[in-house]
Amino acid sequence: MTNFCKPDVVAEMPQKFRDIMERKVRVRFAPSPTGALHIGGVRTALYNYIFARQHGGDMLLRIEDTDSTRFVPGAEEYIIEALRWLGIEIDEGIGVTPEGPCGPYRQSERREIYHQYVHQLLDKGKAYIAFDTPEELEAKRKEIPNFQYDASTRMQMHNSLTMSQEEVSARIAAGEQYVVRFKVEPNEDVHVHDLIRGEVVINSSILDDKVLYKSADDLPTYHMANIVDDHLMQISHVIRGEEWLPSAPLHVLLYRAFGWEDTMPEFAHLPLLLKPDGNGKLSKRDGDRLGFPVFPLEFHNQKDGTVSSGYRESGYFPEAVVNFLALLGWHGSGDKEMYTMDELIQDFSLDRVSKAGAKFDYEKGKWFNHQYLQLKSGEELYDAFVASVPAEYQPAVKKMDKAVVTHIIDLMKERVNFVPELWEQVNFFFVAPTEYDEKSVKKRWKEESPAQMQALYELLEGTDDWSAENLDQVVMGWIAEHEYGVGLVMNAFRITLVGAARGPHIWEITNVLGKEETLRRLKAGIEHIHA
RNA sequence: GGUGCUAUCGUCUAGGGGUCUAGGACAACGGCCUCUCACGCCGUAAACCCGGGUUCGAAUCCCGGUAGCACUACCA
Repeated sequence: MTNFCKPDVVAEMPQKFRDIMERKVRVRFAPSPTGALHIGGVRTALYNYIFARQHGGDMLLRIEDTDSTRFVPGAEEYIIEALRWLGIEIDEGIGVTPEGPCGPYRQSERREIYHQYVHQLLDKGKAYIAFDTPEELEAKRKEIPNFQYDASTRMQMHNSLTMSQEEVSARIAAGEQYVVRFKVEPNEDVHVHDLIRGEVVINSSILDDKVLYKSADDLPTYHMANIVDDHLMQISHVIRGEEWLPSAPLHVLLYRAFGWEDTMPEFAHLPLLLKPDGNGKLSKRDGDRLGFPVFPLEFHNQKDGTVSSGYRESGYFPEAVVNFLALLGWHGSGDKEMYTMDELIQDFSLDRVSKAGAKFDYEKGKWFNHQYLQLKSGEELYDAFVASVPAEYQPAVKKMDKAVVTHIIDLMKERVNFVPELWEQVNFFFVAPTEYDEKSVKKRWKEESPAQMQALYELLEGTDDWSAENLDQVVMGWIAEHEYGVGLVMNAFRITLVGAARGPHIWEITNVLGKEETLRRLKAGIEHIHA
């Protein structure tokens, strides 16, 4: 088997093998375990996955935990579970056993690897060691407006460029903390080819000498780790959020400094997910404020004690979330909106990804869930429905014949967006009304209603054929005979059975309730409803 | 402030010089259906940021402006 993780070996191979290998699509999703996975991150993962599948490539999961101070326990497990729930399969890396040939896939476990490359850059003179403390940097920023650590200022700072080698060695030997900075050569136009945006050019002078490595925790920063890992893991396409676009030129410079420009991955920067109202990036606060989840799964943050709601717990189907997210920033060539994962893999294309940010349209998300709900049978929905019923009513639901319950679900699912909304619509099938909706009563329960309902009671009591057809014939005949108003009678009847003027066709209700219960509710209604 | 990205109905978007009196979907509104509430169906309203070019012709190409967003950390 080919070892993708030994680029030097790859370089030695005959060209024809290299061509074959270079065609292998390998993408990665590389989240940071700093909390629940944001919905925008989920979309990034989804696009990566779809792209990988479409090209018969590999989808890797790498954990970017190079900031030891921001680590949140449980975040990694959360990410794995969320991706699994959504049907985003990982081929290599974290969450896969065995993880794969390019491991470890957790950056905090790759220290030795980074050491090697940090030294390589230092030896080549592409990076240097800096001792400036955070306080000193802070002071400099105050002193000089728009201070930037770069070619114009680095010679005024405490670093290996301004000190003798002896002093540098002495400071390190004394245990002084330092960072390694990338030495950006000024005044050079850096071109980044982006699959979504085309050519982006920026001048290297606006880039600062980015910190690549910090001795304090013996870890590289994102920029360094990202380039080294993508290279070693033979990543062919980097598909990530637009917030990375400004640092993409820096990444190109890093590939160049390492001498890896020939095998540099292709870049595709995805538009951001924006707040539904106002402006700005979608945040957890927006979800809390507007009442919708911003995370796939519920998350209990052990670090700050917060609980974040999730799509799964809110009653969303994973296929609805996938479909919804896929269309936020991407559109097929026609008017088609319902896409299964397989269809997305079939039709997806990076050049149909929008360039502009997309405001998060939560209402559309609900609609998608509604569509997927209609596609499922009462049978399929049964377990989820029972689980969504409040504990005190579960016995009543479980007592009922499953076939009847699934029939009720089939009957009522079309009027809700989520399974958890179902109970509110169907509870009267299981529990007799104890109170009667005031508005319905006011509108539909008239002076003559008690007498009519009493007569209806007697009529039904004497009817044995309880089929919908027969009841309809008998009751409608009786109404016609007495010249009652159909609406008046039927609505009053409905109120006694449901407790309000709502619900499915009345014979569907009597059918489920049966004669005995129907009569019981009718009688209770006559006694308790007062206009 | 600097740099970059972006710009079509309220929202997601189709559109890539003439087929655009700009299409679809969500939401809104109206109607139909009907014993009710929904669902569904039908319909209405609703947009090319502004200004210059290029061209016989621009939503589409170019330039400028404006606006929004992102980045500008020893965070990713």
